[in-house]
Amino acid sequence: MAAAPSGGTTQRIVDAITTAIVERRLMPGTKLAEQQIADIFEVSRTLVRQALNQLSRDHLVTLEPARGAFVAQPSVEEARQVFEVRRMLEAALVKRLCSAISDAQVAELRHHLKTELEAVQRTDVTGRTRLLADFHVVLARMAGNEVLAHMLEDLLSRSSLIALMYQSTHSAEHSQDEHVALVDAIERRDARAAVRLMEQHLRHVEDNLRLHPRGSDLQSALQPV
Amino acid sequence: MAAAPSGGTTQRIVDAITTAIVERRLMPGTKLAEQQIADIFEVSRTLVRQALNQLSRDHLVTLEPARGAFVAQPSVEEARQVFEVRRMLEAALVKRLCSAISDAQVAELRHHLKTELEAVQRTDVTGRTRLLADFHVVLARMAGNEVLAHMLEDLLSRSSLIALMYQSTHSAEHSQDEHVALVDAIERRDARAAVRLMEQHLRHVEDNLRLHPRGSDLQSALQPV
DNA sequence: CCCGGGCAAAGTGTATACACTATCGCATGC
DNA sequence: GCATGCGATAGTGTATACACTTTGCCCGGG
Repeated sequence: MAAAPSGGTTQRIVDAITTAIVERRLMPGTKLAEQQIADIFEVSRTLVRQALNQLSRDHLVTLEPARGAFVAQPSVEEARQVFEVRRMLEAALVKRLCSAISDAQVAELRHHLKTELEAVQRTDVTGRTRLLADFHVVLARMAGNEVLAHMLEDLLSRSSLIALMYQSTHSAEHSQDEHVALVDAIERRDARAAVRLMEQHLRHVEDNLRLHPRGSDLQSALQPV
Repeated sequence: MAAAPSGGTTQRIVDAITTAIVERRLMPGTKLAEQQIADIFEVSRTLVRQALNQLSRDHLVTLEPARGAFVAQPSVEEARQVFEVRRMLEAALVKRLCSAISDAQVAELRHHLKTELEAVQRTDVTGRTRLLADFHVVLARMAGNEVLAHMLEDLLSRSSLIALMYQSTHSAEHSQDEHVALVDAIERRDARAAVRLMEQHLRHVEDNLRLHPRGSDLQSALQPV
């Protein structure tokens, strides 16, 4: 085999591992042995290493020198920083959208909201999680700015990992409601309200993460009853 | 040679090529042949390929399948998008700084401005270019947000490449003046003014790029006087 | 019984070999 | 003379080989 679908094969591995992580099929801390992955995809370690390097740039895996690759375990501090940057970027994003969005795009957002709602009502856990995140990607793409969209995609995949690490208590319904309110404001081209709603939404999501190490779990956890 | 300074060696190559591009020792479009680079650094193509992959993720080089790596040539559209995201992020950044910066940090900014000024007066072209860009990195680091800092570093290296491609007519003195005014506003904790100044500054920088393809250069360029 | 050193297996880090693709020169035919 | 196709060469894409580091296990000493 040679230089046929080079980037294609590597990308295939990256995508597979990415979705596996986001869909919680690979838990944080899991070791990703190169040969093992190579066997699964029936390629050489070379391509697996390329994929793992890309994933480490996406902050989905961490590479420990001479020890291997592991599914990332974002720290509390990193989680806070990711959400802070999201608030910065997405607030500016919706502000921009309010002054540039077309009616057709609003309709597209409405359509997305409808799909979200169906997934929530169907209690399709994995689907609704993806759709709720996709909402933010859709917003980014509407700004017609690829650079922005790529950055938000990175932040969103990291957010997914963070959400599953610090088991979010945020109800999907609540998020969905906030998405609806946000689109309402955007449709009115009410930038002020839209920015406020987006900031609130992201703060709600963050606040519902278990980022505060509640009193020494260790002490109570190790005590035999 | 084996698994001694693995990441170290690759990073060394990345850094060397990065600075070479930013300091205009490698012009956009230049081909980066793997074996050639491998010979220079006395390593195998393996490490060079890793480095080139990283650089492509930084958008400093583009990889064309089965054709090789080239120093990136950001399009006009990409340039606009990079600056738009910078305005979003850096406006939010200075706003945040105004409500969180310490006097010691302001002093650090003042010190940086002084260094900038000296480089400008000394007409140290390569040094002043780097320092004027570093100013933005220093701001980012002060927010105490590594995620934000990394993103801005990426945007700034891309901006450097853009600036040298679309030969900026922006005078260094003007940029330096704007940096001073911005720090003045930050010192006063005047968020409103700081945000306005940062947005103006970035727009000035962008406006002074030759992003508008002035009437068919081709026609006039090929006509033999 | 627990701790410390050393050996062996597993796995990563780098180099090299090989397969295939793109490109350029050249000859051939029109 | 110019276009077209073929062959050689340079260079990328992937696989494999080998060196070294880490780690778990076992054994001997305390």
